[in-house]
Amino acid sequence: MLALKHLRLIEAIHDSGSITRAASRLYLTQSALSHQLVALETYYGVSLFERGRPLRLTPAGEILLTLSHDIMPKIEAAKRDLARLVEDKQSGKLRIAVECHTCYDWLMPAMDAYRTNWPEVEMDLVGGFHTDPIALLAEDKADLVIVSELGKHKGVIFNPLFRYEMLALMASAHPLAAKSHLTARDFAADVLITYPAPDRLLDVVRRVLKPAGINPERRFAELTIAIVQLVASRKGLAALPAWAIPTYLERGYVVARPITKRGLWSGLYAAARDTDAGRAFHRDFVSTLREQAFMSLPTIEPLA
Amino acid sequence: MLALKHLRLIEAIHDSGSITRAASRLYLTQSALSHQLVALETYYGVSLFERGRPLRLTPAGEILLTLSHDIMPKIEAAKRDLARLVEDKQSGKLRIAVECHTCYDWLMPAMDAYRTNWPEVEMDLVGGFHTDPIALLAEDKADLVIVSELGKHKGVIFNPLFRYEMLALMASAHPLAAKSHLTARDFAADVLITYPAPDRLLDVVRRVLKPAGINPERRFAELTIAIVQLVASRKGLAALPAWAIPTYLERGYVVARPITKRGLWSGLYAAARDTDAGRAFHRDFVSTLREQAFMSLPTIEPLA
DNA sequence: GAATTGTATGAATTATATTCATATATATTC
DNA sequence: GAATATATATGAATATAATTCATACAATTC
Repeated sequence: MLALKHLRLIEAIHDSGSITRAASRLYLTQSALSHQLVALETYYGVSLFERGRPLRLTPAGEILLTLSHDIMPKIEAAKRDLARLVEDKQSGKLRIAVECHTCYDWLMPAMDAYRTNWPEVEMDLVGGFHTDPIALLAEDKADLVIVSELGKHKGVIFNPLFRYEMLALMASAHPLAAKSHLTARDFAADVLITYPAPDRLLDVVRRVLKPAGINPERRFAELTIAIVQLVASRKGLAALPAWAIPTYLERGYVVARPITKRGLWSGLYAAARDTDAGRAFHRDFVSTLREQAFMSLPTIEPLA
Repeated sequence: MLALKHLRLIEAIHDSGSITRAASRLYLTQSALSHQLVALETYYGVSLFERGRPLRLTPAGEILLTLSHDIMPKIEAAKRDLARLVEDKQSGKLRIAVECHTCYDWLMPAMDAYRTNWPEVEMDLVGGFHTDPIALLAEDKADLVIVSELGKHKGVIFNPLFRYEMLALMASAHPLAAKSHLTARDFAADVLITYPAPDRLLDVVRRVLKPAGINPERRFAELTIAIVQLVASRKGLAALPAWAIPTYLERGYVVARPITKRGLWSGLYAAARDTDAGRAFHRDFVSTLREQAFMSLPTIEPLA
């Protein structure tokens, strides 16, 4: 009766605090997980979570979570060993190209985690700026590209990583700080501080300002910390991923606000040649990216 | 893709050396297991067993067997812990009645193994001879009875343990030792040495000699070792479970032969009140009996 | 107390696993 | 080395289980 999916279920609910969120993380519906949980609880005649928000583990649930923490890594390791046995070990090579500046924040720890599991895979970062990073795949200059948009390219497979909210950053004393969220028009009167990237890659510009016909004065900075400094110095507004902000927010000089009423959400995807995408060391890298991201970035959401 | 049933599959095939035998141990058909194995091998693109008899693990198979040995006990322990949490701990009581003399050989180690997992369950052996041991259940004098026949008793559930072959034992120099197997008539001319139990419980008598109208001279001994001694001293023939014989066979004084061409096979069952049979500590005792028996008695077979 | 967000549940659907009926492969026996 | 026995593989049919869909119900927030 007890199956591995039940252990994954319990981990996901425990991590996310709700069945709904666990469901999107496991790529199943809320209903499916609810059925699974009820079936398991009925079978053993114990409830595993105390209902309420967030869902909390009962002692019985703890037993299974502990078991899961104990054995799941071993199962994953065995699966990796199997995969390694099948593929020839030499061929593992991952040249990674990254479109977004802030991505390095979580990419580095993910690469470290991956390296311990796949020491024989040669990893490299493809530097420089590229107008069409997906093309690097076909040109055999990169093996994996992290992008913010799905696309249709022959021979290329996109894997969703996660989605995250872009927040507007402004000085604490800024008049707009009084608002619960900013609209496109709020940007018109101030300077917009961004990374030195084409507008196509800047979500605020592409999806909010441009559609509204608003084109604010611009200023550029290479580093996140520099952008935050400029904002704190009242040089203008910026838009950064929610996950990148907490570190700087603490100081109290800047505040973050959602962009538009519904918030501005972006997704990240890992693109690879379809010939590579199926291979174990590739798939495992994408899994590691997801896992590490969810572990270190509390504000992100799963992406269908 | 990898599921616990796959680990059980691999363990069962490895232990038994064949898919067919593994199937009966897992209460599934040969076909089902073959499909499972092929699916698993196809998914990972490795073969897990080298085909041939017996089936041998490949290195890939070893990985999974090792994993199984590592995690299955932990999973079983967690399930026990869950069960213990649900049932009230005090109530565990197992008074065990045994019909067959030789059963003690494997019952004792099984009880030891069980005790480590369920220290709080009070175990006891119901001594003495009983004409109707199943009745002990209704009379609340025993909680579990090990018998050699299925029966229909209201409120009593029978669980199959295993089946085993009864072998005829004779002195090495005995003329019958020349035969590949003994028939009912072979018993007519000699003394039959048995435990002091009613004929109903002696399979050779009940199922072979009596149907053939043969009623040999009899002699009794309490202990297996005594029976073997008498046989070695040419005082007559005996019939003992195949598993009980190897210890004594080594000395070379006695030899064992199948009884009838097809062999004389008996089964053992654990009977319990249906109110008890579902409880975790009960079910686990029966599982332990099976496991320990299969581990220590190489000649036994699964019993549907 | 209305709106929102999350969980539970029955029925319908889809996906998976198992069996049945054989074919094929592998060992054993004469 | 056929012939026989014993095991495994496989496709189609069946049975079982898991998931979704469409809602109802519960909890929480405003």
